[in-house]
Amino acid sequence: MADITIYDIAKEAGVSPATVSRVLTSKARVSDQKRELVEGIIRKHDFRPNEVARQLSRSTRILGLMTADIRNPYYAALAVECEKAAHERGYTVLLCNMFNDRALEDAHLEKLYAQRVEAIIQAGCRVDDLVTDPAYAERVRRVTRTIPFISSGKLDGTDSYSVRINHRESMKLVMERLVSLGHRDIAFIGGERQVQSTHEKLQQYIYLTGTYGLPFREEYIREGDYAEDGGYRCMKELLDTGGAPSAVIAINDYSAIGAMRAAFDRGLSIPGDISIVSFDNTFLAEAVQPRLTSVDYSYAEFGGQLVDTALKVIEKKPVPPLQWISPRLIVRDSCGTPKNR
Amino acid sequence: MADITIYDIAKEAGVSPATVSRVLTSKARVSDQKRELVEGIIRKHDFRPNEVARQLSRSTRILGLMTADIRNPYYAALAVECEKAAHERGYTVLLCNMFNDRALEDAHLEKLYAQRVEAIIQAGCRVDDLVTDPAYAERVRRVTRTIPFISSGKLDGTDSYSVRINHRESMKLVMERLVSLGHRDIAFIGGERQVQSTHEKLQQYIYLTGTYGLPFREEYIREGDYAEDGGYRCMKELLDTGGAPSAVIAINDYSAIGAMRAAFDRGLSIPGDISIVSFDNTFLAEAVQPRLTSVDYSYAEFGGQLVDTALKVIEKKPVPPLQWISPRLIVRDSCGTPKNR
DNA sequence: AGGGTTTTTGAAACGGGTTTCATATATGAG
DNA sequence: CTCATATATGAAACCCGTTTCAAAAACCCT
Repeated sequence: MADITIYDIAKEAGVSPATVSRVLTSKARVSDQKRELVEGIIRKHDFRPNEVARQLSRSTRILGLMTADIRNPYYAALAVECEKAAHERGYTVLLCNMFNDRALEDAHLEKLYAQRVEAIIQAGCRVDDLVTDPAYAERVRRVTRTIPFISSGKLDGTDSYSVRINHRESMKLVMERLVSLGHRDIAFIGGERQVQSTHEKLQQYIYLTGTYGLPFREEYIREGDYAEDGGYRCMKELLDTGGAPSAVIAINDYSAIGAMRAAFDRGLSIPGDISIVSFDNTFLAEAVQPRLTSVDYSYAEFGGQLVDTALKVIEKKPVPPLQWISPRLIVRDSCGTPKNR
Repeated sequence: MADITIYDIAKEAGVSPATVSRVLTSKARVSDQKRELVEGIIRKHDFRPNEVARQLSRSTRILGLMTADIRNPYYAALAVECEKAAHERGYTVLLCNMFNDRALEDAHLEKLYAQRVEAIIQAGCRVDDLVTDPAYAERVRRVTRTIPFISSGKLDGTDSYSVRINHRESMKLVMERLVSLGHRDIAFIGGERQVQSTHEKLQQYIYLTGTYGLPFREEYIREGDYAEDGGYRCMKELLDTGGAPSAVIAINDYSAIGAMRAAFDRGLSIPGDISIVSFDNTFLAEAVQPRLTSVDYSYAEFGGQLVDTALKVIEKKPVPPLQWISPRLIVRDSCGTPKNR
């Protein structure tokens, strides 16, 4: 069990290490006789070739996956699907959490490079960092020149590929639904505005507010933090304004939960007094009471697409630089018709 | 940026590759003059030594972490803390999800071995698999003989180390609390009985029921699935029995949420009509309404302990084969005094 | 049987570092 | 100034596979 190498196997089989290697990789032809002989000895010793040594020759078959925080159910779901897709294709995923910390992100990036991962998949990024932070932009450009880089965001001016959620389409699904239920006073609880998902959803929210001829109210646009606290705070603020909305769109399930709590605190019922919709359709949407109507992105498709794209770029197959993931509205119990209609 | 090696650096500096290596590892002494020279050139080219090559010499500085499912907030929290602790000590964590699939677990185990991880940390395991599944037992024994193995469970008869949650103490904290509030009809919603956390908590539940002189009712012990559905189903069952409990202990926050939903469905209020306590204290406990009273295990301490133990075993320092993580009750809003008191 | 192909196989180079060992140089003591 | 000891450095071996290249063996055809 102690470290046994192909040299040991070769010696015992009376063949050269090259032949053992050929049996292991099963690419080149080896006579049936020797193949069986070698395979027998490999089985006998339960020999596993040292993956590190293989990685030093050929390639590493490792993908780096950078997410904001795996404790966030959205990233957990995505990471799992990426991992599954990669595993199916013989790849290992090296997971890195950035925790919204630029220095840590740098450290991880260096580590991934040093580890010679074949591609980096980055999920979650800010819309304007490439503009506001020149050092960051330079680093991203340098990395993307060296390693195939697949992002869930848009990284203009870099050699990267994007597989993006169609946030505009998502918002449209939600607004359509709410308007068709009769809502006209619809608020939006986003996250930081420089985060892409918030940025694009907000733009679309404003645009559609116009399209549907709904009243536009600046106070209906609130900035949360993608978490429960922010959702709670924003909802409180909304309820404190004169003319509280009849429906609230939350940037993700987690902040929707916060918003719900704020509503309950005021003795409001959902969806009786106020409707709530959210995005991401994590398990949280099913876990709370009432169950949340939420926009789903098919994490299996998303993760699969990210990994597929990575592998295509690695194999230098042609890939469109931008692909889209389509949203789907999952209707549950948190939306109803407005109260005073 | 393309692949540059220590040989390139050595040539440019007019020194031998060995000297460059010494500068990089900074263990052996190098004259200040050459050190600065080499460091300058390294910086100039932004050179990172190939980690794979290093791993082939020395050791890999990788820890394998096997969890059931990273989408479970409990494992996510633990994994993050392990990753932080490892990172601080210069180690990388390779995360594997077992998804309750023995074949997949095997595949991961082989991969980790092939990758020459220096230790394997296993979080979450079944109490009697070592007894009921001889093939599994043999495999675990083989692995533990080869690679330092640190488990959050108990693995008798193997060369492994355990850092364990004190489930009995946890249950005691919960029961103490409920009894002191005046509850006498207390039910327990566990998971599968062969899972260690359920097994030990259940034993303690029964024991303390006796100690406190509470009525013992077989129907008060329900088997859920650690998820929302199981909690929901079990709570329904409990409410359907004549003499529903006044308090329910759920094996984790997630199943507590299901139990809460079942109670709400029946028009019951929490904690007014029925009290609920759970274990794990994940973010879910804070996210729901009412907030859950839950037992916390300090994931930072837990993860740190697991990693510390792994590194000590790697360095062949003495380590107690069994260490305990102490629980702490976090009191929130889901428990009150019983209704008909 | 002879010559040309095709297949099988081994020797050796390679991937990119670390580490040992021996040599060269520097330092210190007497 | 010489000898002993400590320090700095390079050559080469090593880690453990993969892959190239060339030789050897097997096969096919006339």
